[in-house]
Amino acid sequence: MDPALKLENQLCFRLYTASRLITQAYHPLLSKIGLTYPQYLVMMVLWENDGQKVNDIAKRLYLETNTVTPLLKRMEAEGFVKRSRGAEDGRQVIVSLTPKGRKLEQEAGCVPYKMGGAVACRSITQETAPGLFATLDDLIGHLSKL
Amino acid sequence: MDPALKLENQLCFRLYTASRLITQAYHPLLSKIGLTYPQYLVMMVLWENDGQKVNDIAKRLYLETNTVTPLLKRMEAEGFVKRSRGAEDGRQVIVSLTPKGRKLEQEAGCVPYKMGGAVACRSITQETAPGLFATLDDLIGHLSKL
DNA sequence: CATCATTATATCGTTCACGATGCAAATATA
DNA sequence: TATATTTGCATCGTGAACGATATAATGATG
Repeated sequence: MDPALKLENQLCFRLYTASRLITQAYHPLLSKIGLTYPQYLVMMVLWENDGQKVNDIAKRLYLETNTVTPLLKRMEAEGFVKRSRGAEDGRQVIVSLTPKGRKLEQEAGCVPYKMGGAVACRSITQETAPGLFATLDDLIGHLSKL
Repeated sequence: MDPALKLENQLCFRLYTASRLITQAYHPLLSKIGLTYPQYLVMMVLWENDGQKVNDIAKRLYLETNTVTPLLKRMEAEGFVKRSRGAEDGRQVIVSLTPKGRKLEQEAGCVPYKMGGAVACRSITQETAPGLFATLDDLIGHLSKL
């Protein structure tokens, strides 16, 4: 058979699988603090810079607003964020952290460290990680312009 | 703020984003032949080896059967595969290609080549791809044993 | 042989992703 | 200023993922 159609020659399958498995590894840590992985990403965006528009968050995460909107509604229902209409531009929705959402940053602080241990393997070390990051950033930059 | 909680220091976010964007790049090619990306993965498993159990397919793709079962039912409804109870073991379900499913392999042959061009970038070339594959395989092997 | 545990798959509920579409606010144009 | 276009977000429908649970067939144990 055509070797190009073999699973072992697929970059996409590797990325898809690695992404799913690493997200699964996050699950027990994140469920302790009441977040899903995509919600954790939104929180990181807001911890870095509170009070952003839906579109800003979506762009930062390379997602569409139709994915982010329901995500934010669930997070608002959980009391992590507040959504309010923009003052100057009535179309915009500004998302800001609640005190509960701000406080969660401390509880989340241990997550990257615990995950660092889980991810560390022969191929991914302090030395090799930057190169891998650069490769993935290059790929993401390339794909996001297609 | 804690730099470990910054998006730019996250391996998982890069894998998640790269996986989504590359899957999106597959979309126009796959929709032409009537497949979604996960369905394309199942087809690759079956083209390589027809007549496998649900569990074999799930294991090969690092998925759970509760993901694969509905996937296969949709693929059966589309006429790509046939599901039949195992002869010796009545619990097993054997998945085999229909003529339509087998014929699809030829139509899918162009997909990897077209995608190769879309993925090629400074960081991912004929020389660097094997190293990246090995790193991801190592990570996947590591994570799948957690 | 009866009962219990295991295995293989399926069902259910929730949360993403995302294409397509809708809608209202803002802006551009006539 | 009326109309058309664009922009920002939301809604809808479908297809994954996946934890939890169910069901039926097989295998093991008493």
